[in-house]
Amino acid sequence: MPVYLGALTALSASGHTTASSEALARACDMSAAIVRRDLSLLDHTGRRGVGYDVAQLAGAIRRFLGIDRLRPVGIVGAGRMGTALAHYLSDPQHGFSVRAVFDSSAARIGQPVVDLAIRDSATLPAAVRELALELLVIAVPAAAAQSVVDAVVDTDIRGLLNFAPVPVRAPAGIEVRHVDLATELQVLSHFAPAIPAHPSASRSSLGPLEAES
Amino acid sequence: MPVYLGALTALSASGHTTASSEALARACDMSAAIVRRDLSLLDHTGRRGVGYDVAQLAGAIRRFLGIDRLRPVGIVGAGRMGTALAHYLSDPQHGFSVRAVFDSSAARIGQPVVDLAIRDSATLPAAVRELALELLVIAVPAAAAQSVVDAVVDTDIRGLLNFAPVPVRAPAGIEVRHVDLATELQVLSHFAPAIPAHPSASRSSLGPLEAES
DNA sequence: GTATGTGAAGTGATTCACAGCG
DNA sequence: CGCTGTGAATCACTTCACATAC
Repeated sequence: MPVYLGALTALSASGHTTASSEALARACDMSAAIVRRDLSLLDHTGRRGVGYDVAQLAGAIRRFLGIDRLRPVGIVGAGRMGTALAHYLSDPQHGFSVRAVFDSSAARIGQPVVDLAIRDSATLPAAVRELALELLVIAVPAAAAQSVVDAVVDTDIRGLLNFAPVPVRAPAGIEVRHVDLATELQVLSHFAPAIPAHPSASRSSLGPLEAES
Repeated sequence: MPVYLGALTALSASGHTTASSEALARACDMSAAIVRRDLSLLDHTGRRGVGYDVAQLAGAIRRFLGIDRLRPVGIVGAGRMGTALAHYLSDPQHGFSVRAVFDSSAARIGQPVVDLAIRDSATLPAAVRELALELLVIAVPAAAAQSVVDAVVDTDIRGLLNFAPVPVRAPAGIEVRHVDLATELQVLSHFAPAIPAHPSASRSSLGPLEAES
């Protein structure tokens, strides 16, 4: 859905007011069939013989994603990654409002990020309640990740996006999603094997994949 | 596979020399059956009645991922995200060697990142050849992403990890993987819906998911 | 005529359960 | 006896194809 939303935003910017499943499929490179099936999960907006109304469909997707409201999020960890994420997610186009950034290092507390002063991580649960934060982005070192989760289990936090390279555990009722940037590059590495210098022993995995006809 | 590799590294650090599929499953929270099926893709190392040899299995996974060799990668874009990625991926534990960082802004060219001087993006194809870069991380603004791809199509680059929030197109033979951080948070947002203030109309999507028994 | 929405078929991934090996 | 490795069943997702609505 987020991919469709991005494509719709681009289409809207270039003046299109309507889009067919095939046009969307081309923009997102996917098949038209799957686009239609995906969009059928929404309270539909498609018109047969015409296509989808761009603005209306974008609205439906935003509702589906729960970002028709600019959801309040917090960033935990104001290192390079946390800071980069804070800036990136502050663009309201993505559907979020970065309301607080936390760090445990005295040198960073009070420093500005975007237009926020970095808060002490010790105040995390209080700030989550005070600012009604619903989602938290975890961008702390691996060793600290689980303790961040533990600190907010008794708040109304709904979801955690974990960038720390360890799986964290949270009770039911708090959704967790893990993103590991090294993992992404490792998976790419597998599918993009080096050209063997000495083509002697055959590799354990597949060779270069087939062309897209 | 990367998840297993991470778990194995942790197990190794805590003195374990052997691990069962069930132990790995717990560490990665997955089912033991799928762990075994996944690992069966490797030139096996499992011993019935005992489990897997931690060091041997880690080696097999690294080979599978093509990182038994510390693959040379380049980072294109030395903004906040590019810089954060350069630092993160410079940890040799992940299996990569960051050999160059590029940017097109005159203010940044020559500045140090990790222990590299930022290079001019105009020199990208030459540097890819000179340094034998195999993978590129794209961390540039959306508008510049496709031109980065176009600049390296005639080199021996094997894969591109694209962090720019636009789909980029590359010819067959160059693997592309897309990571969109806003998308990840949006997907989390969908699965972690806000608690409705006025529980009047039923939501279009599923409610809070079932507990993990 | 055109493009959606959706049963039905096909394909791939997960789970089960157990034979086989150490 | 324990744990792997894997056929067989199950489940989910994708693709096809067309009736349906505009």
